[in-house]
Amino acid sequence: MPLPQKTPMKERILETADRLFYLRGIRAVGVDTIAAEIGISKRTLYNHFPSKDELIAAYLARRFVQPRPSDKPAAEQILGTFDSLERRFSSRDFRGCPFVNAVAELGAEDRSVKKIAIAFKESRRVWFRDLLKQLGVADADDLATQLTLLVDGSIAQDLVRDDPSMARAAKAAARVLLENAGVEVDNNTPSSSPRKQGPIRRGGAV
Amino acid sequence: MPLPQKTPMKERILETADRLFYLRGIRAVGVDTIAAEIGISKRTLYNHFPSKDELIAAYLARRFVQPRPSDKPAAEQILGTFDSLERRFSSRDFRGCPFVNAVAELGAEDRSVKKIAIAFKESRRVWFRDLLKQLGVADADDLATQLTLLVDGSIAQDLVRDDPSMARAAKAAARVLLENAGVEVDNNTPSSSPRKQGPIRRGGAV
DNA sequence: ACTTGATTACACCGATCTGTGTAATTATTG
DNA sequence: CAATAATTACACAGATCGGTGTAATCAAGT
Repeated sequence: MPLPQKTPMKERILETADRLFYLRGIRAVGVDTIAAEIGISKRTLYNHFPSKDELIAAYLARRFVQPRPSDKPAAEQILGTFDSLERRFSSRDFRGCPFVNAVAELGAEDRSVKKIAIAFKESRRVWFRDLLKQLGVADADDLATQLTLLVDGSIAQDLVRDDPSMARAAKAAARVLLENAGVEVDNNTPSSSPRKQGPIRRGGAV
Repeated sequence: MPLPQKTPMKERILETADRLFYLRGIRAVGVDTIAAEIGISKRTLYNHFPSKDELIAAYLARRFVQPRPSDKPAAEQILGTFDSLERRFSSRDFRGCPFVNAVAELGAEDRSVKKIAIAFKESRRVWFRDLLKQLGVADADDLATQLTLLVDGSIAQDLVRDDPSMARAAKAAARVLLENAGVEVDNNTPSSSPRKQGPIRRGGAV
């Protein structure tokens, strides 16, 4: 007797594929496994997705979520990114960036995967850049790129080390970069407050 | 007619497995493919490696190379890391960090893969840390971690974007972090003459 | 020449993979 | 109730996977 599931079948398939693809790897999870996990027949799955490739594409598209706009100060939003990261690192279900992982797994052959991964990374970079522009940073483009390096670097490091403190290290570095660009950073944000020596550096961006 | 190969069979297998595993992914490459690529029988391969898992382990162990000691100034060595990165990014054969990729691909299940990946990342961090200590940096540990974030971040970004300039962005950030820690950085390092886009930092630097 | 070890070809195993065909069964809806 | 759509079970195809068994062949050393 099929339980009365409110969520439509396609969504159930997607969220299950998402979880398994992300946690175990795309190549490591077969369609049979996904169908069995939901308790449906493989035929039903193929009635909703014509191929595994399309399911993979839908999985990645589903992961492409935009950060919701916030009314908090821009600098706080930027640094808050690393607090969010640390929270996600601390979850047992965190296994790195799904886009980077997908490219690492099948990027050499699959062009569409790389395409969406690039789009995702760029959207993150633009998000940083716009906040930096809001702060009057001159080289917002360059600094935004550098911040994404810290984000992806901490993700990669946490992936192999299982060490959520990598997010704090990234945050500390981000703070230095921001201050160097002339951004006034609120120091009492709850994180590592290593008394960095004064804002050295010749005056800068602003 | 077997060509007179000087390099012993085991090494030939290893270097072929290395190339294919790295470029196409570990799961994507079967032992048949490796044997066929060398032109040997699958039986010979299994005479040298009892299982694919052992071949994978040997592949990763082979990738675990220590940076050769240098007599150059420490700061130059540190920043030179990013120049090396940029050179490697520019190679068509670069496909990210083999350890991070391996963990992303099979780390969820395979404990030994994660172990060697952690050891590798830590060795890199220690290498940075010792150079920083040499420079008299107080928080050498923290700063070393931050530098590894920039390294891994630029690797991940280049993996998805195919943009070697990510190494220059990382280098620029590293320079700021070093200067913030009180390290005097030689500004006219002969490394990246501005080939593509603008100079590293605005005006001042070069 | 004889022995020893490495390599070969080749068949084969069981498991797993993506994907399909089909006919029966269930749900939904008019 | 009747018509339509969704889902089911299930068998199966064709490929590939990691791995083995075997007997013949090849190379080198003594």
